[in-house]
Formats: sequence, C-alpha cells, structure tokens
Amino acid sequence: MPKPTFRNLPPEKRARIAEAAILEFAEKGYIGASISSIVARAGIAKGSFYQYFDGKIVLYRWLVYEHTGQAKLASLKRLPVSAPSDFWGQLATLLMGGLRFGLEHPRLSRLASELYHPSGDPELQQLVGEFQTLARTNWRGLLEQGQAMGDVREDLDLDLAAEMMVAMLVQGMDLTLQRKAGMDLIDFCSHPELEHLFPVEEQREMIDGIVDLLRRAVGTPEHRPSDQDRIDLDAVMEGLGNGLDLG
Amino acid sequence: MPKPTFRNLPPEKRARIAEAAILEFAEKGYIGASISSIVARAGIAKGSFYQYFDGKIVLYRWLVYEHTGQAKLASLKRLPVSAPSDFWGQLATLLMGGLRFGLEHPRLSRLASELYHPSGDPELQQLVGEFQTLARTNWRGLLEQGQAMGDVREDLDLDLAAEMMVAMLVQGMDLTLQRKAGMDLIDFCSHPELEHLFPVEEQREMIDGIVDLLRRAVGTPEHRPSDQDRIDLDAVMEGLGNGLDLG
DNA sequence: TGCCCATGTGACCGACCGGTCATAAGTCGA
DNA sequence: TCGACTTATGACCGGTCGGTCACATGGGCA
Repeated sequence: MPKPTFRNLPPEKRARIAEAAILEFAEKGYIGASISSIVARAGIAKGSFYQYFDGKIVLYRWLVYEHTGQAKLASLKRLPVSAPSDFWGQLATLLMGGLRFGLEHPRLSRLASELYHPSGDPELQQLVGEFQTLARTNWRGLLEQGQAMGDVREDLDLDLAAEMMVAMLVQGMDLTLQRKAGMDLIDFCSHPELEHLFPVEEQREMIDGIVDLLRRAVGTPEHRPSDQDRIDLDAVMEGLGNGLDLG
Repeated sequence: MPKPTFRNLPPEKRARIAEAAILEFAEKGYIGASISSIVARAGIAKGSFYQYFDGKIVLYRWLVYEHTGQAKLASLKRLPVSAPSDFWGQLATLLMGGLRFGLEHPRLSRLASELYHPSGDPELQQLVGEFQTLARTNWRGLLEQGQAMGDVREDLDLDLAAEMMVAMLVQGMDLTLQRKAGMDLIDFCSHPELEHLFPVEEQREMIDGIVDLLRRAVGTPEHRPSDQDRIDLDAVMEGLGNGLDLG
C-alpha cells in the first residue's frame, strides 16, 4: 500500500519514519495522531510523506500488517512449542510468548489494542473488522486443533468459545496487567523500564490462571488418546498479522 | 459537575443537549467528537455550552454517570431476579436484562464501550481507570455472592476471574453480536431498526452459552447447600454507574 | 557539461477546532 | 417603569489540521 517511492527509501530512513509513527500512534491513538506531528518526529517534510503514503490509514495498515505483524509472527515461531506437554501446556507456552513480546514492545501492543475496539473513523473501522474476523477464525482453528488433540470438548459452540477466548486474551489480560502493574498500557509505553512491577513469575501465574479457566470451560474431563500431539502454528496463523492478538 | 446554570435549565432543553451529545459521541467517539458539532446539533450557541460545562470531559462524565448510569441501574432493578433458580439462572436473567437494555439503547452502549479501552486522552483515561476499578470490584462482589450461594468454587483467584468475566461480557459479547448481526456497534447505532437480525431467541442462546462457559470455569461441581438464595443487586452495585458494563 | 527525472521541501490554503467576550435579551422585584 | 442580575448569542481569536504545489535538489546518463 505504500507508494514505490517509500519502498525505494534507504532502510534507515524507513525505520526512522516507522519509529516516529509508532510513537505517535501509541501516544495519541489512531484518531488523535496527526501527520504533522509524525513528519516532525521523523524529520521529513510534509510533502515527502504524501510521496510515500496516500494518507494516515495507509501508513497505519502498513505498520500493523507488514512492520509489526511479521515481527511478532517470527517471534512466536521461535518458541519451543514442541515441549512434551498436552494442548494446555503448549497453549500456555504460546500465550507466555505473546505476553513477553507484548511487554517488550509496549508501543506495538498499544497499536494492536486499538484493532479490537470499535472506532468512529470509518477507515479504521474497516481494518478493525478485518482483524476481528481474523482473530475469530484463528482462535477457532486453535480450538479445533485442541479437539484433534483430544483436549477440547467436542460439544462446543466453537465460534462463541473463540470469541470469549479472544476477549479474555485481549481485554482480560489488559485488566489483570493493570491490577498487577498498577498502570495502563499508555503509562507503560512511557515507562517501559517499569516492567519489573510485573515480574516474570507473576506473568507465569496469570497465564496459568487463565489457561486453567479455559481448560475447565472448554476442556475434556480427561485427555483422550489422539493422533495429533502438538499445535501446528502454521495451520492456525495462515492469516498472518494475527500475531498481534495476545497481550 | 455541570454548572448550576445547566441544572436550572428547563428539562426539555437539558434533554435536547443530552441527546445531541449522545449522538455525537456515539458517532465519532470521545476524541473525535467536537463541541462545535454538539452545540449545532442541540441548537444552542457555543457560548452557552461553556456556561453549562467547563469542557468536553465534564459533559461526558455527566452523560455517563448521571444521565445513563442511573437509567440502566433502574432498568436492571426492575428485573425479576427473584426467579426460583440458582446463581447461574439468576446471572443469566441479569445478563439478559443488560443485553436487552444495550440493544434498546445502542448509542449508550457505544458510549459505555469506550469506557473499557485505553485512550490517548489523559482526561478520558482517568475516567476509564475509574470504570475499570468499578467493574472489577462489582463483578468480584457478584462472584463472592456466588460463593455464598454455594455455586462458585472457593478455590478461585477472584480478581482474575472477575477480570475475565468483564472481558467476556464487554468484548466477547461484542464479537458475538457482530457475528450474529453482521454489523458492529457503530452500524447498529445508525440502523437500530435492524435489531431483528439478532432475534431474541439467539440472544437467549448466546447468554446461555456464556453462562455455561462461566459455570464450568468457576462453578462448583454440584450445588452446595447455603443460606443465601438470591443475588442481592444493591450489595453489588453500590458503586453505581456500573450498570453500563454489560452489552 | 547539460539534461532529465525521481525525490525532497516547506510555505501556503481552506477548514475546523476549543475557547473567549462584548453585547443583547430575558426575568423579576421594587 | 426602572434597574440589577442571570442567561443567550455568535463573531472572533489563535492554533492545528490534512493536503497541495511551485520550486529546489541531486544523481545518472548522454
């Protein structure tokens, strides 16, 4: 979606622009962010911006889909999901990886969080719709793998369950993080050095607590024998970009 | 928080201003809403607005706390929660009442939904923080009543459970509504006549589905005998304003 | 060297914003 | 009728916005 001129830019300049935009969007949100401020932060002229992108939404889409989504996806795939555990153990590993990525990149988390809430801007709203569908589909796919692994009930409204799961992982975790760290995502963006307020053991506790609730809600009473023994990330995340939905 | 001048206004005029503000906030969100547009909609002069309120956030607070919150609270208290059922049945009745109120007042629901998401505006952010705390406290209180009624497990991280519940009822229900009705809250505000896309039987199904998940996640294996036999709404909702958090 | 063309630039435009203030209109008791 | 006070008004201010455009810059090629 960016114009060819932008793709021809020296990577250092592209990175500077991306960094400036992420900062601006994270601080002020999509609607509040201004192009004037972004170009000032990036140290480029206003006219240049319009040689790179056709408008704010194009820049935002690029950030979300290409710049950020792929980074997170790559990070998740580096996880040792292959640990010798059942579906729930692997899910916990996956969620823990997502949480750690989110805490290490608070500004990106802030960007992503906006993708799950209705917005007054019609252009952003369309993007939000795309992401909601993606999230539902992908988490539903994960639950289906859980069924194939014999760890998720067969009598389950998969759509409803996936939706509640998304909610817990997006908004629920946010609430918990705020209680534990005593600050919201925006504060956290400004003071990422305060991560110690939410030590890794407590992160682990939170994830285990959530997985325990999930297991009781949608899990089988006891593990059934099955063919599949590990989660296939590629099968779930074919839609890409969805790396953004945990944390 | 409004100035005395506003309280002295004829109720008809107050209502006109409230209606205009609700429309504007619902359509454009808090940040996007403009005072110029609100006064134009309400048919009053810009200067008059500043005789009534000190700024946008004061108007918004008034809408949320006094104008809307109390209406919903009153609506919920009219519900026959006293039905001869256990905690889960009463919870379902309560949620169904909240959902119906939300569907009948989509613009208010849109207002409320903004209270559960981090915002770039520092003044709004403080309000968001207040509401998050209120929601956590109140739902935690509800779970404690569930324990007293012998229907909720005693070994439970109440805070975590309350947070996940809030998430399911705010964001989860929103996702489900979108799947079932094929439109988001904003569309729904513009076309409330389309409520038939989500008929009342499906509403019932959704609530029952959610309550079933909750019961499995945090419920006792079987009902224990107990003293309390009905949910005490007043004990939960002392904080008021929280009538806004379902739907 | 001179030319071309992709890229960079920031002053400028009209629109809209939040907020103010001098003034007008309305109300009511004396 | 008058005057004191409250309420209503909208033109106006300084500022910021998204977006444009005439022009400057610079690298490669003839």
